[in-house]
Amino acid sequence: MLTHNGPRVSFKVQLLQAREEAIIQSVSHLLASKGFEAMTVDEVAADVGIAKASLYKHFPSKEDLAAAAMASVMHRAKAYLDSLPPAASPMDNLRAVVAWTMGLKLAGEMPPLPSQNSSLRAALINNTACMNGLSEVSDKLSGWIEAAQTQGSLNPKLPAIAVLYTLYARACDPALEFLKMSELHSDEEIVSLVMSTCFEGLSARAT
Amino acid sequence: MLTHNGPRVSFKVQLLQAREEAIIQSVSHLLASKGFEAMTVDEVAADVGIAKASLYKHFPSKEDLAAAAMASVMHRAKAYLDSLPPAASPMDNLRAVVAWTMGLKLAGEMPPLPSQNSSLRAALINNTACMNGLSEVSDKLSGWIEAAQTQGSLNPKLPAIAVLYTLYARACDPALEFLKMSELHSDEEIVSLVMSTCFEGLSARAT
DNA sequence: GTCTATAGGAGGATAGAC
DNA sequence: GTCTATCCTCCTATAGAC
Repeated sequence: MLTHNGPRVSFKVQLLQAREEAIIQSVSHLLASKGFEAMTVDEVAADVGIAKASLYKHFPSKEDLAAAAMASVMHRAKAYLDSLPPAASPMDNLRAVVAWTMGLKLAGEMPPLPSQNSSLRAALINNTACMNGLSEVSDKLSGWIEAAQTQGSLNPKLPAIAVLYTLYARACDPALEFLKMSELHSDEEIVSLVMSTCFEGLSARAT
Repeated sequence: MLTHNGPRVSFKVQLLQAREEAIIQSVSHLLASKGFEAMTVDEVAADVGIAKASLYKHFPSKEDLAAAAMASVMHRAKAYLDSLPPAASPMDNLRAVVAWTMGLKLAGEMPPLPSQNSSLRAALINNTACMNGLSEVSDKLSGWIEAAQTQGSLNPKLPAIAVLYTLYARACDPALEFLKMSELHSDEEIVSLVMSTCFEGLSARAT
């Protein structure tokens, strides 16, 4: 596993970084489609096009492979948050990031969270890149949540932490998979539907 | 695996049925806490207190074990639906069943759905008890959904199938686990919070 | 760092006695 | 039907040559 050491990067190192990116991409897709336990290192190696032993030169274990994929998602999420216009309202930003994560999941690029206690959980918690990314994303989201609540666009009766967890949960909402499997709606329609149930709720609203 | 053949049941058969109930209960808890892939047949046998080979006399495979647990949940769900007062409004019934499934999940008795394509999916689909239970539950829920929409308590703009899937998704909502892990709220408060976000949504409502 | 080949072990399923 | 003991496949991880 390589780390970035300053601006000067040799051509050789760039090749290695590109390879690791390819590995992480394969891991992300396989994780999203099969889950951590069902994904095998042989599959990853075959998908990347290298030998399994070569994989273990880059990442010391299967758990580290998954952790790298999660860290990559966190990095992309942080970049997306930072790309949102500062002038936009907190509520618009929250809606934007939820829609973005749903699109990622529908595209098969969102690794599932380790809901159960497993060896993966420990690996994720011990991965500093993963945890730092999570902290940064959570901090930014929490700021928007509280701002949206004080300005009255987000239900102020809900604890901010509950709102944060609800937003995270939408990134791995099974409803997305159900609707995609039914093949009744396009990805855009699915995102729109789940956005509506998430923010407006199921109950009818007074017009 | 035993089937019920008429009203006359010998004492011996009752013992076997009780044992199978114990097996299913162990499987349900282990499934809920670890997931299908991470659960091992050795663990199930140890939890029930019998040898692994004995398990295979009751259920021919690990997939069948999980399918029996799912069928059991479906059966319990159907019984709960039938226990609801017929005079209650469709919307009240929908709220009640969602709260009931959340309580089940928080109690660690709700096996997770096989979101990814796996050997488990095929086993569940081939299990008639599981699929019949799912159909019955879905039919009853769909009826309430359409009734609630025509009477204006449920958002009529949402496709009924999307509402149905959303309700099912709440039974395995990761937000429940997140909130439980945070240990900031009691189980009742968690159910209340997620019920609110599910039906009322995150956005503030006009009072 | 990449490969082939293999060690090591976990776990699903079965044999055969009782 | 229950047990002990075992088979056998699959999978993570590593050894060692290039």
